[in-house]
Amino acid sequence: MSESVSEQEIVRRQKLAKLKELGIEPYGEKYQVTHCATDVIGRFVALEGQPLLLAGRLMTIRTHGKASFANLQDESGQIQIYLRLDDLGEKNYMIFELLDMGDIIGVSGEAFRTRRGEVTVAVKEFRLLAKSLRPLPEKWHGLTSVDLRYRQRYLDLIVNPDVKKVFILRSRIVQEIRNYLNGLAFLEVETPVMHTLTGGASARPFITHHNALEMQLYLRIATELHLKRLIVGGMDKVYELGRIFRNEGISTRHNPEFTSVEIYQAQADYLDMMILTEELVSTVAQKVFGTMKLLFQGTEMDLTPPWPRMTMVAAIKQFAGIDFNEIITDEDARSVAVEKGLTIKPGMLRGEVMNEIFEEFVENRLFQPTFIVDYPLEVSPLAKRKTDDPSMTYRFEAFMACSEIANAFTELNDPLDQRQRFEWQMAKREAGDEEAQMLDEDFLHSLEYGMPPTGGLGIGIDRLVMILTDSPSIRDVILFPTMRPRD
RNA sequence: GAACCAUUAGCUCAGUCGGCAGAGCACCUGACUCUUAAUCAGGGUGUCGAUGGUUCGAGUCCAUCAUGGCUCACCA
Repeated sequence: MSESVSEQEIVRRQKLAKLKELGIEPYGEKYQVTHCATDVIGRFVALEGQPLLLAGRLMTIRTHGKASFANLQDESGQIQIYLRLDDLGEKNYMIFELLDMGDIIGVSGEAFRTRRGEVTVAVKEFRLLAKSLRPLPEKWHGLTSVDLRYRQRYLDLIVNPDVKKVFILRSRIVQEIRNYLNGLAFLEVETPVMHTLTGGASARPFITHHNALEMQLYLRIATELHLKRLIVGGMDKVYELGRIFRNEGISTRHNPEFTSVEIYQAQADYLDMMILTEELVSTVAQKVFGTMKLLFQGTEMDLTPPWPRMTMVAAIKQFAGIDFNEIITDEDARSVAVEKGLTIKPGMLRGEVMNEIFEEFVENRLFQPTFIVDYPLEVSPLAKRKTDDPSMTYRFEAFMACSEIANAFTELNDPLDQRQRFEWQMAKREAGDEEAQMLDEDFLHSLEYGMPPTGGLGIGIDRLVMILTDSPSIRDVILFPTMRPRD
């Protein structure tokens, strides 16, 4: 933010000084409001002629000599106010003339209808609650600079009313997710954000340092391993809704810190998690939007359960024309991928290649809610192997609007198998894969006491909110997205 | 991390072939007691993102850098 003061800011500071000279406190005490703007408009018939107290920000001012109209904006919306010299007296009217757009005032008066029919508050008294020293963005176009909108979200919220709607919806979506899970007797818990090692997902972490312990700490990239420890401890239905951090690029679908909800249920499997996913998402949509059919970027999406299920192998066969039932070796898999034009790292395993092909050719075809089930072992280090095919796992991901919104599996509860999977991950780490997971000895230790059969599910809240609110960028659903600081 | 686009007044944006820095809103001065993008009469308030270069002369052309957007890569 620049230190320089524009001419307009100088004028406002002069007005501030003048108000003080007149004995006006420019940053007043709280104003005891009785109504909000939309209240007065919506209940005009009942409220006409009643004393009303409102407070808000002056958004427009239209002076006509000895009378003025202005628009007052509070949290509910805007209402027109009308101030006359005859009603206010000369001194107060002069004080009003020292106000600017953006100032926050409290008004008391009565509602009436203008000749043009607009519900308006005829102000008898007003009080300055906060003087605004900077001009607001322009009133027709508002604030459109995407950069400034994110950096100065408060301005965005003041002048672009639709922005607030999205964040109200976000809040309600999160609230309904909690309601739904609490209703099923899931217990909301909080686990550490700072980890001594990273796991539960494949991602590079943020690193920080604890002075007293003189140790390196990582910001969590997932909540999974702690929640499963709770399952070991006998907390049979738990969830955590919170922020996780991944040290990766920024895009319209990625922010370095984002919100996930992870849900774990003992004596459940991935099939139960599938039902939970479709019921949760469709119920939330029904409660928040009153429908399970939503538009996303112009196309209708039907969230009504049950959602279609398709194995990854079948999906690849359908959309990429490759039949992985006939591809046995890693080498064959790699050459098929190369034929399809993919760049494949040397030494990639069959399952990893399969996942690459899926992401390249299938993901962007999954607009309607769809479950893709049975993921290869190689890309699922925490999921249980299928008994009839140990190269695959009991895992699914849910897709909506061509975006992955949920990832779930029957949790691997065999400590020996889990140790081996970690060892594979560590080998990948040593081979230079910074996203590979670290061996979590303490987690293995807990598994060795015995973890019941468990279903686990993770949902990306930001992605889900994006899709449900028809927002094209993740930054539209994060109040303060990560930005490089400006000098 | 790579390509492309953008950066000019408080905000939204024009700026032609390289020749005095522009508009609307906002702001300032004045008029106006039912306006609502109020109106009317005046007033331009600027480090043209930064630094170099080419040129008699650069907002404009070139190079580098910065920031943002977008597409891709990575990922969720």
